[in-house]
Amino acid sequence: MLLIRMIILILPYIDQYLNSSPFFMFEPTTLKDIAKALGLSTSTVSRALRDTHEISVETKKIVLEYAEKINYRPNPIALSLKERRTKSIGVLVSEVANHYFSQAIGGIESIAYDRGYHVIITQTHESYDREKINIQHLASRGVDGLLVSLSAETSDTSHLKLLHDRGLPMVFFDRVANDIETHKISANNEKGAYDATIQLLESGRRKIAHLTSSNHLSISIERLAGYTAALNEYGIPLQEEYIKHCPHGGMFQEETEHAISELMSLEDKPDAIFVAGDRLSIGCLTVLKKFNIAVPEEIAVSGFSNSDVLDLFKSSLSSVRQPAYEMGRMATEMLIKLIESKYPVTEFENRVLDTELVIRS
Amino acid sequence: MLLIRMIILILPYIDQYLNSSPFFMFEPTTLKDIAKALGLSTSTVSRALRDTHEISVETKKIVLEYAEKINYRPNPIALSLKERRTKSIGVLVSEVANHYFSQAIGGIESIAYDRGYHVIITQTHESYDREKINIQHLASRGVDGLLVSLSAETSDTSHLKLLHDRGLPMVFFDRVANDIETHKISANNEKGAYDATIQLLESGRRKIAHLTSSNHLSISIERLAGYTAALNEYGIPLQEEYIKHCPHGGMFQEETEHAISELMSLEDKPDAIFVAGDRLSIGCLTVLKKFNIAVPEEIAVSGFSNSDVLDLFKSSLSSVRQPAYEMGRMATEMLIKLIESKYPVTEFENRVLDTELVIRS
DNA sequence: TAAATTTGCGCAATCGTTCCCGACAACGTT
DNA sequence: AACGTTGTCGGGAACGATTGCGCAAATTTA
Repeated sequence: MLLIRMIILILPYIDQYLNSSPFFMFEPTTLKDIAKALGLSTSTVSRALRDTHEISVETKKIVLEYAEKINYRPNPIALSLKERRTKSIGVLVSEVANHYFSQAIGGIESIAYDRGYHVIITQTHESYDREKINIQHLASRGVDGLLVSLSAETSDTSHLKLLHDRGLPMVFFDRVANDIETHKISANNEKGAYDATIQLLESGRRKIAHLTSSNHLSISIERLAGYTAALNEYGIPLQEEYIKHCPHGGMFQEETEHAISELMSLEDKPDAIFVAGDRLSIGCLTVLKKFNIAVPEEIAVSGFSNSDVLDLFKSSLSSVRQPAYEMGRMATEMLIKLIESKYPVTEFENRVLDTELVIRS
Repeated sequence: MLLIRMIILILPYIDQYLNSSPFFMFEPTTLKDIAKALGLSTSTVSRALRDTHEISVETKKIVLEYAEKINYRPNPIALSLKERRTKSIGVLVSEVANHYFSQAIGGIESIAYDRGYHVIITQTHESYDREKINIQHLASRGVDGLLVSLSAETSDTSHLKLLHDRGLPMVFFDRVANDIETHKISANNEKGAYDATIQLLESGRRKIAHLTSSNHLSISIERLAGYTAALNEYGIPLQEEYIKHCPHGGMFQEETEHAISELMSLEDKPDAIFVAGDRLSIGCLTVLKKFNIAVPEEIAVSGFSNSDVLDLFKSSLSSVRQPAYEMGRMATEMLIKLIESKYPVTEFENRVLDTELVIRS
């Protein structure tokens, strides 16, 4: 009777023990280990390693040599807990498989690692919910700052605003939030879009459609403006039915396919498309190929893309290339400056970099 | 006199104070805050939140409601320190801008986030030194496990072996280390290479060169084997001068350019090249274009690549595509199984996935 | 030589959690 | 009535590192 009771009693503990105890023997050495081995206190060891003046030269030497020997590394987690910073920055992009973002991430890492920061990358896949979850995740995980490029679905940025108001440093790149006051870096989207559209116009096209991402994204708005300006310059009126938005930035191929097929079933079919995004550009060409529409004979295509593979073909697609790597570097530098600033920053930069028009037709 | 001394004395402290005090007011609520507000002890609050049986239902209710109200989130850093795990996994790849890796990372994240793990991505840029630094970084940072794809420069894996012997779980994907016993996942490189070479042979080519990465990489060895097997089948002897290694996997364009120009200055020029890598494939085509060598008329090219852009062109390049996303998922699943295993794992899997030959010529 | 300072080091608190104990009621059992 | 069980909770020690404070011994100063 008693035995049974006891077993019932300890059952949850057994379960707990098993659950909380994965096999894991990876245990680095600590200050305490050094202190014990050398017959000193942890404080002395800590101070010796940090080269404080109040430790004798001999003791320092002994400690340093021993630490070197056993390859001691301070536990960054303990440090984070104490210093209230993690030496890591969180990155939010729509997807790493996007050429623009993978190049930008290259730039981000190059700076971050030089400055001793870790980079934690998260992907939204253009989903607002995913964005909220990831941001929350990163914040609770205690990143020191955030590099953000909004998802296509995002129109409400209150989840970011809340964190920003509470003092979490953040820098926007590419897809910026207009209602949050902080450093921002983007390409000259309007100019890039203008250039691409002008180039289509110069090549004789007049019925130019515009395939773009969701209409609350900063880049969509700016690129649309450039497109409009170019048409204006040629005295061509804007036609609503020529402008197609993909709310998920072409994450789903059906979206793109639907938009293109609508365009191609218009009475007055377009003879060119200006595409406002990396994924959309590839998606657009894929759909056109599927529909057996000749590019550029039947329809010319020009769009934003950072794919280096496009260079290989004397092909149908002219493209606007953003300085992705440089943008990543700059954004990271700005963020680290924010993070390490001793005083609240009130003046914010809004840097705009030129794009490059690569003509291939 | 005294005053000056005092000032000299406190000077370093002033400096330290300024240095250690970046402006940062982002301070989330803690258990103690809740305890104080509710007149309970932190232990009780902790237990209430973890739904222990030894806390009364009423207390639990009060605590839970208050925690919900102030949006309490346990500090993951403190948890990591206590539980000796970080719920994060480190990833080592050569570069995220590589199509294969960016897709693999997509797969890695899809599993990791579902299981509550963070992903920390590091790039080697095919450098052995960078690999050592990054691995050390990740280990000291306390990741729970490692997903590794070796750099092209790496022939000595002792830095990884050391960690593995100390019990840090790791899984290799794509570029595996043969002398470390753990889970591994790779594409059927030999078969993929064989298929691609056979396809070149079937299209009538007989002088097939092989452009590949450094010769200590597992994938190089396997792909070379497949290439050799295919030639054998057609009774074609292996020609040493047709095989070109790029020690940095084409990270430097000169490397690729040098290899190609050597091939093209041979007395008996090749009429086809089988390329064993994503970056090399793109690099090879770029060089051929630069040299004004017609593809596939003058020289046919077939190689490993996961670029989806290639699909757009009824082009010169047939390619072997690896199931990158799936490989990322599987590797992550295997790693998490290792991490969460309650007992030491002694039996390891070596999973091999089929490649897909995409014919475009 | 006595007093004042400096040198060199240890103690203990701290960061936010978890969890082992122990305390102390309010029961039920003999 | 005396004792064992429960049910609830708080105290305090970890986890690994830093750091203000205190204290003895060594050294300098008056």
